[in-house]
Amino acid sequence: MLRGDAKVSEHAREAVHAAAEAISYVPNLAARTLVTGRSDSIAFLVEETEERMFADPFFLGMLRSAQEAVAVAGLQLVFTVVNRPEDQQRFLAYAAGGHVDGVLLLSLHGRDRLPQRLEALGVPTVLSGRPLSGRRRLWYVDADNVGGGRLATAHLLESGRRHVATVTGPLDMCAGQDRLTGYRSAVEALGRGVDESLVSIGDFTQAGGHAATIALLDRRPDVDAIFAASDLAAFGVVRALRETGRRVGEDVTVIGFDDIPEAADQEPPLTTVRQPIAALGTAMTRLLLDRIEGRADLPRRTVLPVELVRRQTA
Amino acid sequence: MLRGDAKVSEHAREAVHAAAEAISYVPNLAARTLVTGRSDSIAFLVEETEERMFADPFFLGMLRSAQEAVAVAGLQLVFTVVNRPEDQQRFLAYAAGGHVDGVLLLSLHGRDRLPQRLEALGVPTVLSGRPLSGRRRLWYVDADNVGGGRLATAHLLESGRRHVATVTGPLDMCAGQDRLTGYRSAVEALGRGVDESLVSIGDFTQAGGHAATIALLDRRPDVDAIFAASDLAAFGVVRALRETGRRVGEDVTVIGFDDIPEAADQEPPLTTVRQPIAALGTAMTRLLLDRIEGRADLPRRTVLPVELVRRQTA
DNA sequence: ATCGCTCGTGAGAGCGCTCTCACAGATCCG
DNA sequence: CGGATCTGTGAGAGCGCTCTCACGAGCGAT
Repeated sequence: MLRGDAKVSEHAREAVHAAAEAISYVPNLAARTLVTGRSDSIAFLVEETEERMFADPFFLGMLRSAQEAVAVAGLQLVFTVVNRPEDQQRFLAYAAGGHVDGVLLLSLHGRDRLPQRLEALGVPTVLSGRPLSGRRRLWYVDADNVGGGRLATAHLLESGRRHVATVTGPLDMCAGQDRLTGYRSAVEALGRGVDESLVSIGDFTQAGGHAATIALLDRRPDVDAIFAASDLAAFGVVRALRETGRRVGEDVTVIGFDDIPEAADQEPPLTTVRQPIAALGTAMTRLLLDRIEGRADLPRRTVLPVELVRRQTA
Repeated sequence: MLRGDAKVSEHAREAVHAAAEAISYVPNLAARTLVTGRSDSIAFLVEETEERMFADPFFLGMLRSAQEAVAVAGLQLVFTVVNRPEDQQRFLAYAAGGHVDGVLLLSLHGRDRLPQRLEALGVPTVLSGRPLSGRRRLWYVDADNVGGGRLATAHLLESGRRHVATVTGPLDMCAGQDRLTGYRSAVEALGRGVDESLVSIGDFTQAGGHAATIALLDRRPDVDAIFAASDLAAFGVVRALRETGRRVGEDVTVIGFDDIPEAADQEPPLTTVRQPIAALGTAMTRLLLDRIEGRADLPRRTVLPVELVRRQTA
């Protein structure tokens, strides 16, 4: 009744509140949860190592905006990073047991069926990034990765570069695949076929970008432009380029993806494809909240636009 | 009974598990919480703006280690950042209502009585950093801030610097005060009084460190060494020094505090006092978990040692 | 004055789990 | 072989809330 129903008279409500105050009464939320089925918490789940979660500003940006959006809705965020299968199992029990009302799932790999299992257990789930499998039945918000890859590659091509390579993300993630698809599409739009020796597999990390570039350069010393599938990878690309005596932005131009805050602080400042990280986090959270409210006519997919921000590396 | 009591026979347990599996039964955790009083969650609460929480690697490091430590104990972390009073109120209701078994509280300011209120409501709380008030009754883990401030200042003094200044942290936080105390103590150990024109108030941030240095230099153009109360502040100090035409590490030597990962990547690499961030987070979490278990003879205060890591700015 | 209506209030069931307690059956002792 | 002890099992209370339902008071209409 402390919930503040409409049906109680004014003075009764006040009396009760005063009394509650006096004995410093605090409602037991577990009891409430038991009957209402609502826990007023949602989970923010990242399927990565702690290392990557905390090294990549993308995840941090998503966490930040999700936390903010959840707070304005008056709920709390349960933050979990799962690496090992037993972590996933434990989380599943926690979520299925009703400790959270829904889950925000980041960085789904390969054919992991976690979202399907969560939904089957009645826990609404919203993904960050288009899933590789089950696209029809899952809910997600994503940036326009194909468009972004195309945008970056086209810019490189149009500026007169002849051997435009790409350092990809992990291919077991849709974002990695899509950005590569964008690259291919831009190259093919010129009527050429894609030269596979120009695509080098990375994993979104700086170290991965570095290694992929070294391998690429070994194979194709003549590359004069590189589209890196993430900013972090681009940092690794730049380092590799320097180490092999190339001038970044001159001998080889570079474009990254994400526009994390560090991109502008680089020397030289990184040209990159900006994806609206905060907007992505907010959109995911709002969608999940709406689903929890049971609102109808919600779109299963939301794709946010990206834009090229020109700085000095291309 | 699915909890796995000792008192049930082997085959009965198996039968039940098989049946549970068959109908995909999932225990309702809210019901369990209602009777046991345990929610298997603990809160990680930061009293800062989102901006600072996500800009300062110290907080991120604490979050990371707390998340890891909580996961190995099989619990979940509720991550909250509170700025406004209503956030605090909302969190209080959430915690007092039994949705968390304890709270890890970071960045307590001034005489905020949140920890006392939490404890009064029966929610065990462990602080990061010695509280300004109620030290006797609160539980906390902290780094040796006084010792660190002394270490840095003494090093500057011993290397022959004549006008050793300090850019402090916020003085409404114990860490800010303590590091300043360490500075004073090192200066006084030489038999001199502290020249107050050499202490400039900052706030642990880069912008604050920059502003404090500009003001300091304006007052005392002759400073030849600065102890900054945080690495982020030290970055601001370095920038201000450069902007005013001084050579860092030569005209003016600089020592920071924290040893965040970025410190080593600076140009030149920052000499700093390392505090064991991961160990701090782990110690807090373990202490809280032990308190929740009701273990006795736990120390109310834990102070971890710091060390000077010499790089190139001093 | 009587009837029917609305509005506010109080009682009580039920959410799904854990834990205690009592009992039935098995085991052991003298 | 009877009684005492032990082990495993089942029944039932109770955790603290929300929600429904029935009832009593107050009101306007007849």
